[in-house]
Amino acid sequence: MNVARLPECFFLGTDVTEISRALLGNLIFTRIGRRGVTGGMIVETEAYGGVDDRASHAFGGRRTARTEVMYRRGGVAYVYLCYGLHSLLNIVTNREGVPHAVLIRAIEPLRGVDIMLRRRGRRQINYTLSSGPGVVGQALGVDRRHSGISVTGNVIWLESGRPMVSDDICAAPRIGVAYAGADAKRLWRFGLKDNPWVSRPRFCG
DNA sequence: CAGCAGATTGACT
DNA sequence: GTCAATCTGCTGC
Repeated sequence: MNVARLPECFFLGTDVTEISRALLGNLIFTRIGRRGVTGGMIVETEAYGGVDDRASHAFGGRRTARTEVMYRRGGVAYVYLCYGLHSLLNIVTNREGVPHAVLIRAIEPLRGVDIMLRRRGRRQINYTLSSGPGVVGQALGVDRRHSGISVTGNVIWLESGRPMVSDDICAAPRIGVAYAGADAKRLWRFGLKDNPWVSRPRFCG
């Protein structure tokens, strides 16, 4: 078998920015509903640093029904509703009790493209299919019901893709976190250089 | 309990 | 560039 699934230990590291970068170039898949497998290569992520990060839902140790799954052991999905309508998919990292997470912001579609087009209500394949955290959630078919499920199972899973090196990766401030003060300036948004599937605004011009 | 802002997107001016 | 869609959680009366 050629396919190497990313094991749970991949998500147990203590440096969420390192995992956020390491996820680039790897593949994420879902099998949701009876529609078949959908997914693609992760091309853009953001790291959220938990209790010390003003941009995180878990800043200061906040716990709510929504954010509770972020405190679980790494390797589960954290899916939440943004602006009342978009399901944003994150992968929880670190050990139990440390609410780190990586937001999946964009993928390059590779598998089940017809299914993803249907979920998105589109006919043409272009970056609007899966570029941006809200549309990634919609294209992959995830919603709040998937929050807390494993990302090493048969509903959501990851497989190893093309290995990336530092020169392949761009870092920039995270999107939509201006309220987070000094934490808004952290370069915790990561993307593959020159990849047409990263979300707008683009990296490096 | 009302008001408001938010890890966004797409339609429209 | 502006704005509405509308769930979650925080602030303040």
